[in-house]
Amino acid sequence: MNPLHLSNQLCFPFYAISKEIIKRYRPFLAPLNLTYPQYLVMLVLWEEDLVTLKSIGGRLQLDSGTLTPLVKKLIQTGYIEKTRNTEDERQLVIRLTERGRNLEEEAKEIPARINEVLGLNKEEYNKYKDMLDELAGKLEIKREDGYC
Amino acid sequence: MNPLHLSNQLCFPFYAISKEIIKRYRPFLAPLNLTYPQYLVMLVLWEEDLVTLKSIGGRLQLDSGTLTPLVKKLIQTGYIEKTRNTEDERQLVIRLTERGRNLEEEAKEIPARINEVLGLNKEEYNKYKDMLDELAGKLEIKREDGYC
DNA sequence: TAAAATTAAATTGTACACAACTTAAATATA
DNA sequence: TATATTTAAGTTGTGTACAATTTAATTTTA
Repeated sequence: MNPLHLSNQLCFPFYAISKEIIKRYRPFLAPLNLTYPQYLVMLVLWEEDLVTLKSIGGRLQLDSGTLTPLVKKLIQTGYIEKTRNTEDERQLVIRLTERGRNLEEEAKEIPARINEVLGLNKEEYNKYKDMLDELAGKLEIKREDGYC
Repeated sequence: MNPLHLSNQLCFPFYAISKEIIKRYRPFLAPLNLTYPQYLVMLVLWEEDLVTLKSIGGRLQLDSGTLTPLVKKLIQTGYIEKTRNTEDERQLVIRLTERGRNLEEEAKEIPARINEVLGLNKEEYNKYKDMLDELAGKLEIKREDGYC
């Protein structure tokens, strides 16, 4: 067994599957003018409006170098607004616009569509999901609110 | 159960875990002047020297838009060379340089080091690996030579 | 409380990813 | 065999990722 053989790598399938799934999101996200990372930010905001950039970064594992331009794009698209926390002017507070809030209704069907495209039944979905959550736990992926 | 909740997404853990593992490769790859995608190209070449760009792309799921600049970088670093296939001038043939071949010896220890950093025992490693290969199969991730 | 340390965003620079398109070579077909 | 089609790389443009640094606000501490 050659450890340097591509087929013996653990990371490569993560890398390949991640890219593949993101590609399959595109047909559903493009009509909403969203990329996959932008969609993730919107998921966070639909769960909890009025969050700091830092908090979004904590949940999605993205730093300000990635989020600053991404947030700028979402503001241009018209889905979010930014203000500063008056208590602590260092903090950027992100909130949904009316359009951003309304978008949730349109996005509601995406998870079901993606499951169709992936062709996994509920059992398979749960099996993979549980294993991923377990591994994320083992890797101690830092998260703010128990998300992984 | 809210399907739009971040914790109910199947793709997000793939995306997060993939990024996390790649980050953990960095301390081992940086001394070799390699990024993770560059390392993947070297893995392909250590398995089989003299391969076309197309073939590398098939195995790694990367297109010419990604590989052309990446190959340029590896040439600058001195690990590979490119020539054209005289039978078919469209095809770029990539080969290792002496330095690129010698690098394999240095890289041999990386998989073991990564396993240490990930903190997974052989059982866990195999469990995750099998499941990933299974899912890659279900998603019909196109590969050229049975790699996934 | 003034200086030092910490923190949150923003900025800079490098390196992917990939869609869409272009170019040139090879193959297929009318 | 000339034209059409296909194919492999390369190019262009947009959008992440992230390390490293900078800036400004807040907190700690001497």
